[in-house]
Amino acid sequence: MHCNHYRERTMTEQQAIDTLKAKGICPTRPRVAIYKYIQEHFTHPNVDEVFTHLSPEVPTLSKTTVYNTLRMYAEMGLCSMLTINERQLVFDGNAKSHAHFMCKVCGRVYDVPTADKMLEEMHIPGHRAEEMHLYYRGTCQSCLLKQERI
Amino acid sequence: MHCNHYRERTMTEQQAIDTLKAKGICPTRPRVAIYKYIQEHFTHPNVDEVFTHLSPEVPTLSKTTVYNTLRMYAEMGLCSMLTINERQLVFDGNAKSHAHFMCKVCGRVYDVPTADKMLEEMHIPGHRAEEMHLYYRGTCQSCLLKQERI
DNA sequence: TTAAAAAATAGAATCAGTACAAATTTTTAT
DNA sequence: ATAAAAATTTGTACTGATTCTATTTTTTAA
Repeated sequence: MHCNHYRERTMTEQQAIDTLKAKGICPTRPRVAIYKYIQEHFTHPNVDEVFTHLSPEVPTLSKTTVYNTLRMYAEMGLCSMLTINERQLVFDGNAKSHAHFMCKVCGRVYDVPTADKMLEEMHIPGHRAEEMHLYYRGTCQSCLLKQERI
Repeated sequence: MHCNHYRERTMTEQQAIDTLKAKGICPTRPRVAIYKYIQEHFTHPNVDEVFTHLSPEVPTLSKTTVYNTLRMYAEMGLCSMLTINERQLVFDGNAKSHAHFMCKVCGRVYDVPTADKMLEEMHIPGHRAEEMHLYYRGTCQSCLLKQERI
């Protein structure tokens, strides 16, 4: 599985607990595991991926908890919830607004560095915007290369 | 139902037929009706809305046809398919890339005028981007006013 | 330690979207 | 025109992501 390596990082159990506490979230076992997972894996996982990877470690985990927890994190600014994939929600441990690219061939979602300032400066006359998402779709470098080889 | 009035316009049957023909699409009854509908209604309808509104006029219409036709139009650049609403796809007769705002309270989707140039200039190093979507979510002017009154 | 509150769980229900085969319509060739 | 072929449409069945609900478990506070 491809990752955006430059953004990978490890996070200790304690760091996860501290962050949750700082936000007033009770750091239960499922919550800590889920938070740690999305901070360590920048593959833009969907609920199923998070659930499957954490099941061995948290055997009683349920998919509903993953849904509820990730949605809560997104609402509280601990992660972002993307609708770039028309079939399912995917999540990004980086809550800061940045652009994403989805490959229509392989389905992978990539982070795209953007000039945040440029985006933040846009505003919507009349309405109160609370979040912003910039999505690109197309064919990723890896799939482009595969096509050339054929 | 609120509309983006400034963008409303009527389209004759013949205009719809001509546009479809120009794209090499056989202008069947359902296709013409669907195309005409999305060109005349800038409410960012979902499949169900299109189906419901056209059913009286095209009694044999099926929802599958609406799905297939709108997806085809989106792929051929005759409309755009938005994933701004996490629950369902919505469509915009305006295929030109522009920003959208969704109100989390009432669910309405608004067009947002943007400097297209600014958006077009962004590019993704390595990948080949084919489409771009800029989404905002928050509370719309109309819902903000309602909240103030309470 | 016990009652109340909060969180998590399991499984059922929902619902948007798709697959598919049959039926219909349209086109083509004679 | 007419029959055959191709394209389109339709309805049903299905899939799979997400949500709902009732129950159980865990945590908290007295």
